[in-house]
Amino acid sequence: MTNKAKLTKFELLVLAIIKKIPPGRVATYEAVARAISRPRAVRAVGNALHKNPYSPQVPCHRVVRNNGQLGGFASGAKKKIELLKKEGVNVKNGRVDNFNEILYSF
DNA sequence: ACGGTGACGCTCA
DNA sequence: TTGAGCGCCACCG
Repeated sequence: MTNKAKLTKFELLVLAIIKKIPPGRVATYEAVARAISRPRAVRAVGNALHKNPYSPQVPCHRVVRNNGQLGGFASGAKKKIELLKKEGVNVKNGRVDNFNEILYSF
């Protein structure tokens, strides 16, 4: 990734973790936070993704809420749903279907 | 340095 | 079950 963006270690860490999420699977903000040893920084994780300069490189659309809801998306929640469906992740009413089954653990 | 903000999570009513 | 409030951490102006 030829990036010039000066992201903090926290952001880089978050992005790196999310990049590990395989297609057809989803992870929660909480899981990512725990992966970086900051289980309470779930909000900070979301903040990092919100500003995330990489789009297709980092599958941020595969990161959903702990509740199974999509949460939000800078490019539009609708787009996020479409992307997930293309990968095999079906979404019903802004909620991930079979969330517990496709949930990915780091 | 300080205060406000946000792609969250949990508890309470 | 749904809605509102509080707490948590990191980033930005």
